[in-house]
Amino acid sequence: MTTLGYAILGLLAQEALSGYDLTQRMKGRVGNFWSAGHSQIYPELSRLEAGGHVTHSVVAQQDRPDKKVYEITTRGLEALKEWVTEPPTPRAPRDELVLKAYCVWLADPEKSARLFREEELRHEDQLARYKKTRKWMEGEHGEEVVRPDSPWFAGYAALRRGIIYERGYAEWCRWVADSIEGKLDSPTKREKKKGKKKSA
Amino acid sequence: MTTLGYAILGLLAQEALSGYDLTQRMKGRVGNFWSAGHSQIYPELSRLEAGGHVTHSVVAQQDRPDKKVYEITTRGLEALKEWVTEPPTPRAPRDELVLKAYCVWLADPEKSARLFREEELRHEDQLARYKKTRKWMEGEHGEEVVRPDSPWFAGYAALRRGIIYERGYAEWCRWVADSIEGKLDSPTKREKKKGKKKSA
DNA sequence: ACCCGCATGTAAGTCGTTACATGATTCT
DNA sequence: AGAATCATGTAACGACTTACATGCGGGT
Repeated sequence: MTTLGYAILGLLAQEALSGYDLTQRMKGRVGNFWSAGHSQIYPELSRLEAGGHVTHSVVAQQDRPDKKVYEITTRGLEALKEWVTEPPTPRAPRDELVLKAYCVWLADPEKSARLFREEELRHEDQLARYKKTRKWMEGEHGEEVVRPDSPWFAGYAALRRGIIYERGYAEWCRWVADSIEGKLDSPTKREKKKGKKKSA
Repeated sequence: MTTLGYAILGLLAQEALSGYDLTQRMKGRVGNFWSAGHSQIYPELSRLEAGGHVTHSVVAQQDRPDKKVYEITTRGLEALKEWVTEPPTPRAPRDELVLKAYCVWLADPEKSARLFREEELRHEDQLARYKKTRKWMEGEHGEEVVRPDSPWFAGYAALRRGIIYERGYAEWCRWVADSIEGKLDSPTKREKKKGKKKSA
């Protein structure tokens, strides 16, 4: 089984969905840490069905095309439960911007400062969106959000990862941009002053 | 040109290296945000040479097999400089552990708490290693580290991203594990108490 | 008439991992 | 003699992206 397969099972464990629905989910909430296009999802659903992890039933609609609604099977649920607590194989995260940072000494300071400034904004925007969702979750589902056996807790936990990630990313971009623009104290200077610090 | 191509050019911009050397670099410092095996590197070097971005010369060694040492060309350096300040195409980060967190409501609390506890340690270990490197860099290359046109600054910047990333990751793992073990206040409780807070 | 959203698929191509394959030299 | 490090490649496979392909129904 592939990770994508478990991602799909994880969604179907909460509710029955069509391939199209799954594609939408992969662009939204879940897509923030695992995304996939429909061209990957449809074949994967076939494989999952062949393995007995899901079943589908055709649902007719009057004002829209028919759809295949997929449900998770007992076997699928068992496989998913086992997978959840197994340690993931550690994979080095790939980040193109960090790679660019690694080469930034070659570049024009103005252009590179602008780049990191823009990225800072992008991640602060995403952070703001996440925070809004968190507020909403805490308001609408305050009780479920703290119960580890609730799907709301799980979604809340994933959301918190997003918040921490984006906060850290924005902070780093800001530091890089500030450094290029010469707005920060050097570590050696800091040691001598021991005053209030601007950087993390 | 692929991102891997630029990663290689980025390394060659600092010093001439063989395919083998590049492979070692991709496991070490650079490998923390962009990794590749030798089976990817050798063909990519051929492509870079075909495109006129690098050249190689065979260097004979007495106590070891001969090697091909690659140098970046003017053309390669220009391409690299252009690439550095171009905004990267935003790609959703893929994280299997977050996906597992999203399904954690199905799992046995003891097992899942253990999983997140272990991951917390892994990331704290990595964080400690990064911090040690940072200390060393600040001590040995304190002057270069603050100059945006120095390769040391670039390496230092990449390192700082690693530190922020691992710190955030460990913090999140700790929060998830604590939550599963019921060690934390809920957001609703927090609102009523307004006392000292345990969570971020 | 045309575009958009719903709905489902296939095909081609790229990127990356794992495995296969070879050969020199040094250390134990 | 065998293992480890240095050194360079190819082949097979799997995962992911982008493009191709089709069809209905509703809105402008």
